[in-house]
Amino acid sequence: MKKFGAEHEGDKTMSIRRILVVDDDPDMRQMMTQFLRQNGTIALPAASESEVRSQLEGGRIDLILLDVMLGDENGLEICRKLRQEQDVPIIMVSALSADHQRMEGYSVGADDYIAKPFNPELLLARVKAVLTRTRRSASLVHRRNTKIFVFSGWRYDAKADQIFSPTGVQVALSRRETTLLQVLLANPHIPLKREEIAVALDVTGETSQSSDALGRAIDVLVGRLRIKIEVNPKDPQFLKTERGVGYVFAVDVEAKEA
Amino acid sequence: MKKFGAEHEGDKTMSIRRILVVDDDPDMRQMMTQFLRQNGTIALPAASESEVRSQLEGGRIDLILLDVMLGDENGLEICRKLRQEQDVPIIMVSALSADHQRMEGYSVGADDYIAKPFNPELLLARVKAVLTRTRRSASLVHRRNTKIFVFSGWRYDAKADQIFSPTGVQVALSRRETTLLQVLLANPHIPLKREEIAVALDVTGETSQSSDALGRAIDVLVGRLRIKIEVNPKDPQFLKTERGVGYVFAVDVEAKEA
DNA sequence: AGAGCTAGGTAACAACGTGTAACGCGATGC
DNA sequence: GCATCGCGTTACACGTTGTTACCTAGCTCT
Repeated sequence: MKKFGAEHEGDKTMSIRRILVVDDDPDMRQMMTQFLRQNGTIALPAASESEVRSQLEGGRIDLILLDVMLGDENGLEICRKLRQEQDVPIIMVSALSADHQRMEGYSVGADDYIAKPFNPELLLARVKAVLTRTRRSASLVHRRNTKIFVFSGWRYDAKADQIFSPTGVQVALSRRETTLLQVLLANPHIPLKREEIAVALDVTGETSQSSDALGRAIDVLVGRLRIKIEVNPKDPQFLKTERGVGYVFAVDVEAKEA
Repeated sequence: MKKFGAEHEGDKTMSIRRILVVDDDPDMRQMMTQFLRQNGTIALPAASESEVRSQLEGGRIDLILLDVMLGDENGLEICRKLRQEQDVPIIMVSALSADHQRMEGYSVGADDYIAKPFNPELLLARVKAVLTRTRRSASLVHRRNTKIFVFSGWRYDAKADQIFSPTGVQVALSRRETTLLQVLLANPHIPLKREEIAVALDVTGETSQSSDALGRAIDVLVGRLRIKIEVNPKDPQFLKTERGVGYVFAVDVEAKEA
């Protein structure tokens, strides 16, 4: 009788967003992703159209920050193509004010655009505005086309919600474990803070309201998942610890269709 | 270690599909709704545009099966209007092949159409196809619409997932109980068979594969929900038993916006 | 290098949630 | 009226999940 609802997909889950930062300048990417992550979102870097596409295949993306200048690729064109194929929210980023006119005239279909260099707060405001406006899939749980994830011999069928080991043995995961795995699979190589994971799983660490908050629930959960999917839980190969940060899924994940 | 996934709310809730069957012929409605329910969906009957609208107001609708001939109303026209207002997937049903041409020529915006009389399996295939194709817009509709259900003094906030008794006391429901309540609230006055409920909740009654199948899980669950929401569980006012059939939520449910 | 501190691993525990089995009762049918 | 069936209900067994406590690995500072 402790569970008082309000923990499926309240406004909390809303706040965890997966943003694809597309820029060919490494420094710029770094700066933007870091800033976005500090503000409670999951930011994924991409440098080219092909990277964008593989990210879109691989996991849920809530918003794309797309630079107009992408080396020899054309951001505007990419934007238009993406928009025709699926309706991911897109914010264009450009250094030239001339681009703005082109964007408005051209029907590239961006949700917003912002001039570089920009005030970080402004960026955040725009991002929030677009995300709020286009509040689509809120739950971090894939709602994408992706049906099957493959990593290092393992196979996770998101649709049937079944996971098989490299030897073909089905492994039983609890609900929490499954959700955790989904979060990890959606963010390979990206260190996730405990808090991020907690938000995604909608765990609030019970009495956690003030300072330190957030008990060891995540740690325990990670441990339990490790026991099930790691050959040697003591020396994890996939679900690695990022000391002082959180956890990373340190393996390439291939996302297939059904 | 018995639970082999494939039963998590995330995807399961997704799989509860609410289909609005619009036809002015009672027999036809009956036949279609019954068939759809037997196949794991929640089918709601409607005979006129006004009924369609009240259903759309009242709850999440994933798909509309709309007959072209609706007495003195024009199904095509209704389809076009609905499409302009919101993007609910619509499958048109017509008895006249001439209608097909009109549909194609006319931009009514239906997702598909099917000729009457039709093979039930074909109907199901079309329904599934459209639902799969428009998965995202379905969830969008869900979010946009109904947020709060009110019945007989009770108040259920679907978004926050909280339920309050007439005296304003919050009642804690377990996940299953919550899902059951959602199913019931979405189908007021409609007797639901155990099997339907089981499908919606994704309970398969464990070893239930052969003959009788489906244990008493639903009964027990109903009992537990009654204890929490009925004043006198022995003499239920909302969650009534339909002997030999299943259960009904025998109270008017008002669906409000947030 | 060693003391001390901190973060993370993990075992044990407790509180639930939830399906199953069993018993009993009231309704239905002959 | 008796047998049967459907349903309500309780007791129980098990899995899940958060919490606590204790321990160890790693880092820091001197």
